[in-house]
Amino acid sequence: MIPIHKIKQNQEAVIEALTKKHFKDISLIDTLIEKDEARKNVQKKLDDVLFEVNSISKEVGNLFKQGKAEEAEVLKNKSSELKSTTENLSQSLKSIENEIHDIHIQFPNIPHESVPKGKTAEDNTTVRSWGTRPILAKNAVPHWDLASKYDLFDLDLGSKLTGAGFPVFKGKGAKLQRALAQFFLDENTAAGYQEIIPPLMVNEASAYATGQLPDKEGQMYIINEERPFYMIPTAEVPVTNIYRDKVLSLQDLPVKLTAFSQCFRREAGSYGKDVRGLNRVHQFDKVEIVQLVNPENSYQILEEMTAHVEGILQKLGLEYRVLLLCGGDMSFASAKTYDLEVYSAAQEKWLEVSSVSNFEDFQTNRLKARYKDEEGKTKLCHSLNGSALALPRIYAAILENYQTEDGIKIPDVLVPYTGFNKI
RNA sequence: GGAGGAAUGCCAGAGCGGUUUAAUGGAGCAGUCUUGAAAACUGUCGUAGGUAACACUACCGGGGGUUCGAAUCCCUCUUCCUCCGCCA
Repeated sequence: MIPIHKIKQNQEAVIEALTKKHFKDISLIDTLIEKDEARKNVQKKLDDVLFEVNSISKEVGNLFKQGKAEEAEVLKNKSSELKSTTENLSQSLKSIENEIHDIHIQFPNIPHESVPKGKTAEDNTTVRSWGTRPILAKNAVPHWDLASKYDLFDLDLGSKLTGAGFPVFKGKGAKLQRALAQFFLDENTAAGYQEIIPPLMVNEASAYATGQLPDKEGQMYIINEERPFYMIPTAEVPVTNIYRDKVLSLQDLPVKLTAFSQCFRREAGSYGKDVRGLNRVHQFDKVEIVQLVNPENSYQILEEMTAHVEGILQKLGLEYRVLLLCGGDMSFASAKTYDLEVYSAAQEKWLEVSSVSNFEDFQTNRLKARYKDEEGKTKLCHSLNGSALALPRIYAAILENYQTEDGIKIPDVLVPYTGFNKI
């Protein structure tokens, strides 16, 4: 959520920024500000009445001590009469706070000034690209065919065990998957990220704090016992929530965390050739990087994180491009996002393998992840995250781009992890 | 799964119905002293709402209740600890 004081202070700028994100109902900003004024009013009235109640109570205590029971009784009655007033006021306070919250939560984050205007993926700008396209043999095939040919993973088998979109990895195919995860984690920890193994299910509070709830519950699998648990759609959820309700000191920043986890996404409504093979599945592996930082340098860190992910892609020798997402294509919570796409040579298309975002204080405002600045004032951290990296599409790209007439070559950096250099 | 105990500020820890606007240590921060450090001493030291600044209000694991008044009493949920059972 955008902190309310920010909205109030820069109304016009906020309106302009939200327009860039194609937010439909700008008038909600006025409503929000009006309601907030009303909230203050009610709050003030309530506080005044409570002050009176407190004063009377103190006085009653004194009178009893002095043995003046009669006078005390009079005051007691007076205080009792105030009760309905406080009840009414706190009720209207509560309802107005709820209204404010319902409006507030609809605002997407304000895009950074460097974010281009635009509506769809067409309007994203390519910032840079790297690498060369492999020249494949005439009979080169997409990864799902390679998977059957070399028995690397099996989606039909997954359907039997669970349902569509739950791949079963086998043999060298499984080993390659594990090798990738291991390689990514090693790269990340070498860059100073602390490794976390998080729970794969989270509670409501966590899902809310990182923004999956209340709007995106359709994305998640929900385990419903007495209380709901949510299967994580990304390790970002548990990992970022580590710092929910925390106040850090300046020297704790930046906090750099990395986590490998399975991710579960319902992806309701997706179909067609975009979802073939590993392009889009319900359970997949991902290594995530998360940072909580001093707001002063969050944009510098966004660049660093992007460069870090690029470094990994370079080591794997995969051709990629970096896209700066336009206002219309970026996520609700992001202020600036780079997408990294690798070229999948047999499918002849770009596959998104990482998305690195600066959320500024949008997410930490919900999390209440804060730090003390030089003057000892408590302020919101900025949060960033990115995939480093999502496995399925990297896996697909490696199979496709490294296929040869007589097998699939394993990129050199992975050989220490796989123990073989060819499938 | 059963039986008990507990949850208080950054940490430790008192308070168990009315000068508690949460005692007292420790840590942290600022200062005095010192060549510097340590020790000692002095001050400061939660979060949020609110105000021009004060005032004021809320918060003692979460939610609800009793009362003029709740950290304190009651109900409920959660978490942790000890013991028993089961178990990779």
